[in-house]
Amino acid sequence: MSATASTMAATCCASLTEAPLAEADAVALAHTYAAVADPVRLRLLSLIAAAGELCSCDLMGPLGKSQPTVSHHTKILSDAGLIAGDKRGRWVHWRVEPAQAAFVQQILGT
Amino acid sequence: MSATASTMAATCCASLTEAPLAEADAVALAHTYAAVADPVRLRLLSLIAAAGELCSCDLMGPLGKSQPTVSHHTKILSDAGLIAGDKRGRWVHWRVEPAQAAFVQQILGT
DNA sequence: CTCTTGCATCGACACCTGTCAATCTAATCG
DNA sequence: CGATTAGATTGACAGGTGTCGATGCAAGAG
Repeated sequence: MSATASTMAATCCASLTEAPLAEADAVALAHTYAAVADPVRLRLLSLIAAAGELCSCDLMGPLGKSQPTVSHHTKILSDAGLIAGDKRGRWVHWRVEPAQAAFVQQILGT
Repeated sequence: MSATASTMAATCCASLTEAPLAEADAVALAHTYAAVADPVRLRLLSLIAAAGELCSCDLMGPLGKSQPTVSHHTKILSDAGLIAGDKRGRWVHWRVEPAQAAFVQQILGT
């Protein structure tokens, strides 16, 4: 998984030419925040966090988005390591990635 | 706009049709996170937070970006309320918005 | 005053992103 | 088996975003 808020830059003595936040870490952090920089994904996260577990079919309605669009967003959140889906039978059950639960709650302002 | 207070008031118990996070709030949150979803802006924030106060001219070098680009990013962070610049003489001195200091530290993972 | 300088704005460009219709895949049901 | 269904993938399109060069503008420097 990529560097999230928990993985910090441990740069000791950076001159003014270098930011305390290294370029690579900045890219990783930006990638994580980009994942939650979308209203649909925030509400999607909120729905999953509140319900504990939801399948994609239960997301289309509340979000008011088409199936491909929901799939697109779940993939982005999944790639960011914020949610994880396990396929049971015909449905994919999405849940908040336990390791990122605190981060997600923080993000949602809870 | 979209369905907000009017449609929400109709139903008593927000079923799955409504997210715990309202549409308007989601948009606002997303806008804030979008402001920090860029490597350049994260390092810019990092530089200002570390130095306490910096002028735009001191940012171009470390960031490796042109003057218009730096101005572009400072404006976005400023609009998001994360930094504030006061013009003293010929320079604009940027500092982290005091009210958002904790949030910024959180964002930078400090 | 004129010249210089720090910064904002504009215009243009390439790239990324959110969205949906159509299609494909895999798993269940009859 | 074929029919159905949940979900992923593809293709296409509109709109957003990061970047820089050129220009504008206000405020010190001379």
